[in-house]
Amino acid sequence: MTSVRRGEPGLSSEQYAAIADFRFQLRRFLVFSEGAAMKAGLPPQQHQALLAIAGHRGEELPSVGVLARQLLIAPNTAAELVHRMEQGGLLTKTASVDDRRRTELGLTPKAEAILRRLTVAHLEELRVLEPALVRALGGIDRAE
Amino acid sequence: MTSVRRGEPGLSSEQYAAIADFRFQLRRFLVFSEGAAMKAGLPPQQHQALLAIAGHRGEELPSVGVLARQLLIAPNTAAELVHRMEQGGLLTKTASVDDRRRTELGLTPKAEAILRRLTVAHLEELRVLEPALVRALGGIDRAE
DNA sequence: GGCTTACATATCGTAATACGACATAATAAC
DNA sequence: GTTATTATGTCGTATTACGATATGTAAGCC
Repeated sequence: MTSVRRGEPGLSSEQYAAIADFRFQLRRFLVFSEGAAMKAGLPPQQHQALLAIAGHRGEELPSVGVLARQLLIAPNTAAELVHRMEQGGLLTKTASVDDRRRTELGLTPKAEAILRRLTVAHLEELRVLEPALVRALGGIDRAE
Repeated sequence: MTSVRRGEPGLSSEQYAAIADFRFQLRRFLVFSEGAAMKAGLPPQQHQALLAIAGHRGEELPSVGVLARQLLIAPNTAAELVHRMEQGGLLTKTASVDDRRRTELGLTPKAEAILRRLTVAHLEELRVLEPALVRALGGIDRAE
């Protein structure tokens, strides 16, 4: 399947360290992000959903399925997520006129306000973490 | 509370899209990684633990606490994770001679073999995903 | 030395959520 | 028109991270 049949690839301890460091930097960012979302009163995945909807490129509003593909989750999981968010007053659901199977999603003013604050915080934090992230990513190649 | 009282920061739809794209690329990598771990018979977090232990820089073997700090999880969570991994024949636990509160962690040959395969697969996949990741990360600054 | 405080690990109950399996409604294909 | 496909929704289950708490070990201090 791959070329890893004979002759162990022989990964050095340095390579493991480089990859481990990359994952560590990734976790730093994700832990920050999850903490920021929680402090703003949102489960992390709801924050991601807001971002995906606000960042959606295209004319029409995104649907549940679009959200699922953007978040890389199963469609039924997205439906559940959307339901919780509607209950929380973050999303509006509207049946599409073109295709009445589809549900179009929109952000409420409340959601927009929360997302704006969270995004500002993320941009600040990324200014700090991005260099380490890029360095760690490059370190993987350098250790090869 | 924050400095977002007057003068809304005014985030553009382009900025949201850029950040959303970065998170999408991140998810692509994480979904790949989780899937690869599962296919190898490991819960994703156990893969991360193996990597953190193998990539640990330093003379002594890492302890449960070291692992917790590397994975950014609570110490008790790390203890549970380590317990499950020991049951699965992936880790050896040895009481430290210096400080008998500490438990030193080592990889079993089985774990080393799995980690090696997973790491090869990750290096391959990173070769594909890294450019998009770096581009998306840069896109955040460019959209500012 | 004893006594108190801090630390490392472990245990247990709880909560959150993603998924598989399934159901329903609407559209598309032929 | 009948069948297949698509979009969304519902329900039960399983996994795991955490808080609260417990135990053993070490360190500080008088």
